[in-house]
Amino acid sequence: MINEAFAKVLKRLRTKKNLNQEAFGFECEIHRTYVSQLERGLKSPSLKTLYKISTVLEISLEELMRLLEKEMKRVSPDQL
Amino acid sequence: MINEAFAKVLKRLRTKKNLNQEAFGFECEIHRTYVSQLERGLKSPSLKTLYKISTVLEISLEELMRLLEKEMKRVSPDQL
DNA sequence: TCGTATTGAATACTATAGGCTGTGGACTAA
DNA sequence: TTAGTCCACAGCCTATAGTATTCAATACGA
Repeated sequence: MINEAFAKVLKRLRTKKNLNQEAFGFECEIHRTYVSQLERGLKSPSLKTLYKISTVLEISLEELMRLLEKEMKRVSPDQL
Repeated sequence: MINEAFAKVLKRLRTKKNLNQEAFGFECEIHRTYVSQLERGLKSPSLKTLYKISTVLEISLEELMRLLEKEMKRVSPDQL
């Protein structure tokens, strides 16, 4: 579902920034173990957290959601 | 902050759909009083909830975030 | 082989998302 | 007035987001 797709997008964007989970968490002001949980699709971040993440990734929320929805379609390209 | 901006966008889009809070909440499978809290900027919805909401509004998450960020700029047009 | 960096994973905890019930106010119509 | 609709708001509850700590596994370089 949506958490799994977000997990993949987050991991891809984070590594592209050359930040490990701990450094990324520090920048976002979220705990490193929580970053790990997000990247394993275990948690569903709040809007506030999404905003912090998008800021550190230097990308808009709009763009982040675009990538997320693209990832979701890749997994289950239903309902056309 | 971001919750207040989301509140305004949500209320605008919901009323445009001619749904009251109770009917909208029913469609989204979220409680009517929680819709009220969202529209007053008191809570920060999770990604799962945002997804449900965008589905009922018949708009993509990307578009929803676009409107949200537009609303945020309207309130505080800083950092250009 | 040893040390260190990175992450997965489990557990327990705290903060907040989200649900449920009810009250009351503002508004409209009959 | 009275009834109906819509919503703000409060209180309390449960579910889950997010924190903190710890240990294990892996990879890599000295």
